[in-house]
Amino acid sequence: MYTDNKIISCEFCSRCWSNFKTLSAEELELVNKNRYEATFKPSEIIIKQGSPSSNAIFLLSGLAKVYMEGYAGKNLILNLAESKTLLAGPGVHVNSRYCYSVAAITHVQACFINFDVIRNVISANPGFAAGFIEDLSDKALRLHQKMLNLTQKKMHGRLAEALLYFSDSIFHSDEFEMVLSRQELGEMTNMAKESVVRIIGEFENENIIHATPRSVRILNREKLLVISEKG
Amino acid sequence: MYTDNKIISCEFCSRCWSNFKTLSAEELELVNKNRYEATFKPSEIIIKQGSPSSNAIFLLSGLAKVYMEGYAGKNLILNLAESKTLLAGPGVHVNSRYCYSVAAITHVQACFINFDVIRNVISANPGFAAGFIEDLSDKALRLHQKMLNLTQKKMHGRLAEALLYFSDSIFHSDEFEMVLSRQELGEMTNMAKESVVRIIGEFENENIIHATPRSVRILNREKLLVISEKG
DNA sequence: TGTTAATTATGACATATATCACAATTGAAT
DNA sequence: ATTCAATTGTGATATATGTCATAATTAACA
Repeated sequence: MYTDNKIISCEFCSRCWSNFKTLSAEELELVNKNRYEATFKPSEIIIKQGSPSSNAIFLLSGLAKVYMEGYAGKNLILNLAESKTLLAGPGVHVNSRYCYSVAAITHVQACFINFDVIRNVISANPGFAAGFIEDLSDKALRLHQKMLNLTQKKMHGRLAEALLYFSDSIFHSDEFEMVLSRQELGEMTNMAKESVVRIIGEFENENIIHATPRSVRILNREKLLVISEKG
Repeated sequence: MYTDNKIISCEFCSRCWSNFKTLSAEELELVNKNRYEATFKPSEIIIKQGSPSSNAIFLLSGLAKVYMEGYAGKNLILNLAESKTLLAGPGVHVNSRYCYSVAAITHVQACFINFDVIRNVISANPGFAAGFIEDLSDKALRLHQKMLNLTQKKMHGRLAEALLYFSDSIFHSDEFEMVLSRQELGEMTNMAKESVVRIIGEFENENIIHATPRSVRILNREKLLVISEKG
């Protein structure tokens, strides 16, 4: 069960991007006049890689997966996105194309704001610009880290890290719903789905986790952390 | 033989970051008053990953390698940097730490500008801020691309791509000096140095390139492109 | 110019990981 | 409940790639 709770005005909205707090009442009103809400059902595509990026998209509720479509139809899931997230991608400021795709995992509510408006506000409000730079930088920093992880760790480490990512960054609990299929877990950790299945099995045998197809409980966080760090 | 040609003033300097063109005379003077030049010999470290990032660093001349220090002493070379490049890394705006290291390959001349000054100018000049965002975005976009390359291509494709990177982006010629060792080429393409040697040998046998330890000539660009794209 | 250290090169082998084929299970839709 | 499609799970095998040992070059330098 979900309720969409259509937003009345940006002024009273607590589910958008935290950087909007830097805006004046007039700037916020400008944004508010130029925004459009949309909802997406699970598996629906919110952003399509390669398409023209005219809008900044903010997740208001729900979960989505951010992924790159690579060679020979192979995807690479970069991260999950939840509410208060700006989705746009660096391509916006370079070639006006989205450089990744985003698909809804749960029911998703999103707010579309034309990028001309965002650019206006960036020019007019240095605090907002700084926040924007910080957001870009934060994402780039995580990407640098992910790069190291994917290239230097082996499968066990990469999978352990993914499980800790769900636990720590998304669900904030040692027990959580596994919203990705084994196939998708593979796309996130750059391994074949069969390898995902096998290693999850090993983790279970060693009493590190308890897993069903749609849920995970972390039983031995210390061990999982060591595996994640030792590679 | 090189000459350092110490810069007299930013106002007349053509070797710095193109985004400085957006600055007014006064802003440029502020920058000029707060800058420090330094030179580095080959293999000297210009930026050390993890150290506090108080300065933006601009390459005025020479070549440097940008790399992350990963697990178990294994490096990952992200790219080469030449003149007109801003070196700082996204960490600057997040945790005030450099997230990568930079080491001189040739003799390097660099300009250090305190980040407080840069931040001042970002706040005061929307055009500069926009240019800054564009620079950050451009780098993030390349990183996204590199991520796909490293995770989805196999060795031949990754090495072919690296050779094309040198030819197209750095030396603008089919024949160029190989400034990296086989070991470093491996750090750039995420493969063992022995594999680099072997595959360079294969490329030579197929008359795709002619290579010596310190030089490369591309003989069959079409074939190299196909290998790079087909993975 | 000879001597050492570093790099490049080569072959044998080990191992991580993907692929393929197929069985078991689950979930959705009649 | 029954059927179908999708996902999960398992074993056998193939392949890409790393590791180790060691030789051949090349570069550094006293």
